Amino acid sequence: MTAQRRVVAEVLDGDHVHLTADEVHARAVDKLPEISRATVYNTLGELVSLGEVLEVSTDRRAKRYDPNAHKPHQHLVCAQCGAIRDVHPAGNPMADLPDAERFGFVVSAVEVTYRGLCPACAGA
Amino acid sequence: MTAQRRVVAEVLDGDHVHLTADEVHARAVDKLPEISRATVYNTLGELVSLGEVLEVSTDRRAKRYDPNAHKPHQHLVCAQCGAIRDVHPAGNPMADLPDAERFGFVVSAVEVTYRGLCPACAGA
DNA sequence: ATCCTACAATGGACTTTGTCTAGGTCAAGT
DNA sequence: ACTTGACCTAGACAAAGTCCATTGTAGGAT
Repeated sequence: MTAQRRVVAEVLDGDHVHLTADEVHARAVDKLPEISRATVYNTLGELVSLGEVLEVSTDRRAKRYDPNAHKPHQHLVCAQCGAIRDVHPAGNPMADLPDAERFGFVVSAVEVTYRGLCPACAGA
Repeated sequence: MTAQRRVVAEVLDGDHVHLTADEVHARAVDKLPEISRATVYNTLGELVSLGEVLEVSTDRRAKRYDPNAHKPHQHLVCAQCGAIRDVHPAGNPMADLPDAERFGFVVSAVEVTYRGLCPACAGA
């Protein structure tokens, strides 16, 4: 545990936090000015490998990092501004995929992304 | 309808086709050597706008284009080799998101991605 | 206390994917 | 034949992420 890693972990803390790597870097720099982009990427990669943080790719833009890895949830994304909310749908989509539709794959996860417009973008 | 657009449409034909823009370009070049990358991108963009082709972003790598736009389906993705299969799960994930979990969003679409290992990668 | 070694961090170059722009070509209409 | 406009082309550009050689650092060995 180095100062750099601690800072990255601190930045990624809280609910409904979905920062891009660059945003994480910008905030980390505020706390530790000499931290480099590569270190932020490395540390985020390690956190993802450890299962402490989830990677979320909702569009072609930058990956986002979600510290809320321990409570299963899905995402609701604004098609216009990119805002993300964590949501907790009912049902179990995993159970909806019959064996006949698995084509021999070992299925280990399912991701559900709801797309639409957030209140601000829908109103405008 | 120009020669270039016809070639792109021809390349994107068939079931379980999920090519990247570059792959589309490579195959288009086989049929029409002078076709440019920009034209492929433009044409794919138009096909997506017309609703003839779906854009699929399963990872941080290139977008893939799915000509099977008229039958609703979801995707099963190999975490290792990136292979994609179309699947047709039961249930309606849209109905699983209660109003209380919509946070005022106007939700218009839902995407489900099953992740796992394909038979080849799981066996190895 | 000093040196060694392993690991981590740094900065910058590089790659990949996609977009943009300036110019060229071609067909249709006048 | 000239103009117009849509389409295409090549290449420059941009964003996001990765890689690599070098530098720094912390802990153990001497």
